[in-house]
Amino acid sequence: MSPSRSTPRPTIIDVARDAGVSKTSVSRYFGAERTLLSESMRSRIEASITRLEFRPDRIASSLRGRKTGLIGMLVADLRNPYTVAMVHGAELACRERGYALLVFNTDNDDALERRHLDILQGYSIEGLIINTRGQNLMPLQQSLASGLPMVLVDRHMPGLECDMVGLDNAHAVTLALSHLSEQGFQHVMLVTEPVAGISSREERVAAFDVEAGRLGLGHQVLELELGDNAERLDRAVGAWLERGERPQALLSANGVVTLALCQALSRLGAQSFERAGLIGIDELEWCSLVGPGISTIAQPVEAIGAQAVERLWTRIEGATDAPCQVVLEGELTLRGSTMAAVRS
Amino acid sequence: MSPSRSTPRPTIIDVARDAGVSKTSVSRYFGAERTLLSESMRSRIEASITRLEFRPDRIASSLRGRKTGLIGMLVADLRNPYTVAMVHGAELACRERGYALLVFNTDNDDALERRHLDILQGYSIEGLIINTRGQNLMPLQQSLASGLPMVLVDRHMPGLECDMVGLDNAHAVTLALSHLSEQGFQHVMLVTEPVAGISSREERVAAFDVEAGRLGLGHQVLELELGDNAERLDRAVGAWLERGERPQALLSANGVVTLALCQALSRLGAQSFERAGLIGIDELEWCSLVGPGISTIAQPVEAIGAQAVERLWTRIEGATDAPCQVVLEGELTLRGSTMAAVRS
DNA sequence: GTCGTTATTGAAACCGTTCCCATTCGACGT
DNA sequence: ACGTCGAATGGGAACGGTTTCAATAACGAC
Repeated sequence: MSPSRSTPRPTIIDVARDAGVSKTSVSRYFGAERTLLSESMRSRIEASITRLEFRPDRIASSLRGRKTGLIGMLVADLRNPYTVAMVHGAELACRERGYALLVFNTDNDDALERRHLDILQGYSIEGLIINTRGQNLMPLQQSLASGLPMVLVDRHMPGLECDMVGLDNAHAVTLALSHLSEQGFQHVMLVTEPVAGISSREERVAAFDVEAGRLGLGHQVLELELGDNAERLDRAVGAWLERGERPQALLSANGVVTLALCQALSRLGAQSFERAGLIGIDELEWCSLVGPGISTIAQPVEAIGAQAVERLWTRIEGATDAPCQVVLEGELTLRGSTMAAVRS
Repeated sequence: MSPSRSTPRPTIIDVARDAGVSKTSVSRYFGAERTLLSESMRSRIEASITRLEFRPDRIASSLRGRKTGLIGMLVADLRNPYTVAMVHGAELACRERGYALLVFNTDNDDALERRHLDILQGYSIEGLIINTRGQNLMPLQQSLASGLPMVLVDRHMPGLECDMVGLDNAHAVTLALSHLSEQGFQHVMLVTEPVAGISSREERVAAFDVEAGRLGLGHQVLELELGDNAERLDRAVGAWLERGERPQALLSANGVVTLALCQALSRLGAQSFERAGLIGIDELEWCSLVGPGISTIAQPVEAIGAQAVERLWTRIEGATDAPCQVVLEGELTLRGSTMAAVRS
């Protein structure tokens, strides 16, 4: 019935027998105690290992003492390019440190998040990277309390005191607004998904209000659920365009919004890109292709993922200092969508 | 030194003691033998489990007998949207079947692929999904021979006789070409990354030649490495445009090429999209935004990922029939870039 | 020649769970 | 009353490693 693997792969005991030594010595061949082994013993073991093609079973070895080498990652939306880039950065860093990434996608489903969390615990992960909405505070708090190293990405959650890695939101917004101001735009609108207590969105909105005020720009915030109700976005953006407070520009709070905005502008007519400037947080591969080219503030996404693993690693190694925040700066890329505002 | 988890999480023995039963019975509480337990026993165990917040250790349970519940996935390029969507589909299917996905990104590095393969073996994965260039045939053959269920995605590798899931390439190309023909295009060029023995690319090129011939279209193939030498692409596409064999259209062999082509056309001048039609295999979120909107043949990417897991699952369950090929059909989305070829 | 020390090595316990097998007990057939 | 059987339960080996601790060998020092 079962596929019956031809040769049940060799164990440490097979190697020991083949080399004529004890399994303890073979075990020592890997790991730190290796230095204890004599030269002759080491070479005999090595020979047997290559002859039998032995690979230690990480699962078995994790049972007693040694660690699993697994790091869990909980993301809300794998299809978001931001998420993907972060996962990629994290994976790279894991590779560097000898860990493997166990990625779970919650698809923004809170119940699923809880379930995934359970599963991850079941695999005895050594650390956890979290990038979700954070509606499941309690189980996370428990994990944290039980000593599981954790790091938040992009946003922090009140009540969950652990390391956090993310963008310097105030700096990013300031970068965008001062660029717009320099280019002569006088009225700006920030478009964001519902803030809903998500810290990174809060920070962007707050910085927007402060900085736009400081620069003397007319400003307002459009907060909108980006489900499949494209109509409402069209109406809102259309109305704002009609107000005719030129020169005007849109600031998109993240990549998902930028996509939605471009679609809306495109639906509102080909000349929409000439009626308003546009700059978005998050760099996307197609930004240079749409309209006059969309200016962006690129998040250092890969670095964020990598830093998350790095934070985790220091915790795993035993660091117990107070939770720290790693804040990385975005980078401005200029394109046609924010060029000098002749759009009068 | 170490973070010293406050309470070392409860084991099956703790539960047994708490409930006043044997650990065997607790073990039975999970798993198939559960039906053996009497009603009273079951409820007592359940009470203890919830009281102690016990979660079975999957790692330990995999050691003796039961499976790890891990499925490995080797992808060449995580940043490719095609890959991401596939991973997402696979992850969904895994969730359905109670598996967890261990994703490794090789970044098109063959040495890395070998290393990752080793690591995956170390975790005793129950199945392996492969989407890489396939330069590492030997280790893969060994894994397959040792009984590890495997499934290839997007392409097959000669010499590796296992299940495969992918696009119906001939159908996709036919769909694109007959659409172009209907719209009045008479000269077509297929742009592809180097074929290099990759089966899906071979099939697309072959189908292109056959079908374009059958439809009586002037046709040629441009095979180009898409590194950072954008110049060469610009020159090649530019030269083709200059030939002036109108009405003409480009067929992009996949999403990465589509992006490169759009960038090239954009560099060649804003009116390029009016001088040639364009249709690409792979649907991308920005296709409706660029130029007149790019027509595409969407691959059923999520379904491909899901089917891959499904194939694996039947193998894990013991199916031993001959390797099978699952071929899924693409879907045409019409946009401005291929609308009636007045481009004379 | 005896003793202490250090450098190697191995035996056995252990990690948390599953599985094989033995045991108990009541019901049932004769 | 006795043997048989099935259902329910528990005891202990096993899984493939790591780790603790004891044992042995080699080597100077006294």
